[in-house]
Amino acid sequence: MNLRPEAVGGEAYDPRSFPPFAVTADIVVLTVDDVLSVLLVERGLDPFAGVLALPGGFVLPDESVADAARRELLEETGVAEADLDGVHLEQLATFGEPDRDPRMRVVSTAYLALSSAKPEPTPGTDAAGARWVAVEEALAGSLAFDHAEILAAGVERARAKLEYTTLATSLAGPEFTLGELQHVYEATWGYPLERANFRRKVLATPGFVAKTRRRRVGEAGGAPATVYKPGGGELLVPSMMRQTP
Amino acid sequence: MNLRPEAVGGEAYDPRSFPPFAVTADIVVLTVDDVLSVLLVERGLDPFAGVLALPGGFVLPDESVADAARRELLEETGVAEADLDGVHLEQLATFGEPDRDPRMRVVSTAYLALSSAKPEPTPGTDAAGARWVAVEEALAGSLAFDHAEILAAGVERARAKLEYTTLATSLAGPEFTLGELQHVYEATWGYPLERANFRRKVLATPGFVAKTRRRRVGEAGGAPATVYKPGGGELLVPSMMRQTP
DNA sequence: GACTATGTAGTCAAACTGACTATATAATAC
DNA sequence: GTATTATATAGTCAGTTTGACTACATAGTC
Repeated sequence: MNLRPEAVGGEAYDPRSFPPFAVTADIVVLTVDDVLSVLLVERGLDPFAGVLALPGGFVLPDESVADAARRELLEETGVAEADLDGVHLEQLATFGEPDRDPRMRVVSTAYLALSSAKPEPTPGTDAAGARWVAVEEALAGSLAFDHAEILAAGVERARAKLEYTTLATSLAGPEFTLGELQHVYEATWGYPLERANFRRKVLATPGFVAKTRRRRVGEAGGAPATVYKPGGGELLVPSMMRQTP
Repeated sequence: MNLRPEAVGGEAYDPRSFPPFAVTADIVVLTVDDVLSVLLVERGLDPFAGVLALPGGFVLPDESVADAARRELLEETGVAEADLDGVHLEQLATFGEPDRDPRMRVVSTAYLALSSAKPEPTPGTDAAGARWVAVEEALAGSLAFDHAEILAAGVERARAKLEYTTLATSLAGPEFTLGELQHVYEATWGYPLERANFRRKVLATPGFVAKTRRRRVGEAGGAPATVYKPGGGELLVPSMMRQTP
């Protein structure tokens, strides 16, 4: 048996004797409703029975880790396959402490998903115990395993990426008003932005948003807002500025 | 046997029946000598016998993935344990395509290391076949497995982080002159910077560098340069500006 | 008619950048 | 001891961007 680390680097080894790990994909699904929220599932069994956890599960023998994350997203959130286009999914980080799962050695690769929709987790699937929880609340309470740490990493990634990418449009939906886009920033970053400056910046940044011909009336009165859609660009240059307190 | 993905999310499962994976830690060790360079090892066995690969190896049953990366760094690069403080090590990404290793299912978590020293890989260890290769050259040739993709990700991460962090000081060494620091940027980004503007920016950014009392004479003449050390800060606000073509 | 959200169009000082120039200093190369 | 070189210091200057405002018209709901 050869467990020496240089085995893969070029040394001889017995392929049947590698240290076996379970590999899972966990997903931080974020959306902005009123506040920034995350999709959590309630665990049915020990350890952490009844405790909230991130959705996730085993990577299957013949699928990539990224495919496992996509599959979990479909199965546990009720996002229709057709809608998956509009959902941004990216790898976040891998968590591999030896004792992170008390039962066995599990390495988890976490993914970050940004969804504009907030679909009710579909009953009938295994996500029956799933629900949306405000991020602030989820981080204040306690989550199973090291999922609080994973969630914190996902939230920080999302906050950072709103600065220099157009990802806010993924959270705002296939179509949105500038007011809604601003709300995405305010809910994610946690502080208000100047309306006039925000509009000036967004409209002056090429590829951020594109105007449609439609307008939409709000719920609380006010003039009808122009409806925008994502402008096709990925990066924001220069970036949106974020306070760093 | 329960391989259904929701098993970890809260469903019943048989702990002995998870799909077994090998987990490895591969490291992109970068340094700036004359040009940006990466530490590669020559593989001894098939597949890819004689081909260059990133150093790396199995994660052991009782160590974290991060610890495995640190251990590989010590074993394969000859970085003394005492010097490890000055080496920046961060997780890069995880690569988990089912066919990335033809022999078996291997998930690899890649790490990025930035070193100021360029130690000769110590003979006697398994890193006898290790050597420094210019990044441009390494990416132009072919590497084992998906290591070209991993290397590209590491280089892009390093380039990006020089923009908004003080990490260039990790590449420049525990002590450095401003000329050396500028060379780190130029070698990493691949284009020359304006000397006067670079100095103005670096010296005006709080926490970037700190002056020492010493001066150092260069090799090709010129007045002795003031020796600087890292200034203690981590983030650069505002960032250094990078050309994007 | 009051209230509200949008759309448009500013102002203004402050900060920062990129692209330069100029000059003095102090070392090595020959 | 002169040429060459790298550093140190100190500018200029136009252009861009930001943050913090103000002002006012528009067109909806309550």
